[in-house]
Amino acid sequence: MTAHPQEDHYKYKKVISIGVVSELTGLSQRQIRYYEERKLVFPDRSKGIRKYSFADVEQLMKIANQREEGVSTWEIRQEMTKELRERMLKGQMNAHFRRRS
Amino acid sequence: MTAHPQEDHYKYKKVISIGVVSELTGLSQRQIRYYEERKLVFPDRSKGIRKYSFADVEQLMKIANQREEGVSTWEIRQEMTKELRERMLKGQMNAHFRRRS
DNA sequence: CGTGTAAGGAATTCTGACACG
DNA sequence: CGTGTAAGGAATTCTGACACG
Repeated sequence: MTAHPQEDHYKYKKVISIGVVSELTGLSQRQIRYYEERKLVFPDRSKGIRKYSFADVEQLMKIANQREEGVSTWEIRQEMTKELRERMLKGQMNAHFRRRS
Repeated sequence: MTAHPQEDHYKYKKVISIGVVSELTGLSQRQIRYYEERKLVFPDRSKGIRKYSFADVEQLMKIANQREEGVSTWEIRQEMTKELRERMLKGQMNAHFRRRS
């Protein structure tokens, strides 16, 4: 469908293993796995091996900043779901008012 | 320097291991390593482990197409260096004529 | 020339647990 | 709660070589 059938979106393609993610983010593998346990990141799996996207890496860096400020994983999670709700609501609005101004 | 200090260029960051590259391109690991031997791709190394970028993946897909058409690795290499020469020449021209129209 | 494969070793990743606090 | 670490195992990757052609 797109002009570049291949490009898709490099940012969202889950291809990076945890060792590289650790280097890119400065977080330990333990931390990265723990944040997954707390449902803050959602890597894909290939035979048990986690694969992350650049978007995941960005997300993890945001989490690292929040954590440094003392924000708990639970609070970060709340913030995430809240933002998700807002975005979904906005989507509903768009669907409703589209082409009706 | 950029607005998004992090984003840099996902396309050029060497973070993908050969197994994933193999899946993305449909090439065998053997083929991918051989094309490196023939100087058609240049992965980074981390403790001996090859790391590729999305740009490398694109390059490999182009190579795969050429190969299917019967183009030899040597010919592909010639084409690459030729294109490189042209791009460098263009760079020289730009440097020379910049702000002189 | 281009690619498959078996071989042995090194580096990576995984999970569940114990530790500290 | 959040993170470190040692433990044992599974999956990945690496190189050099032999094979075929």
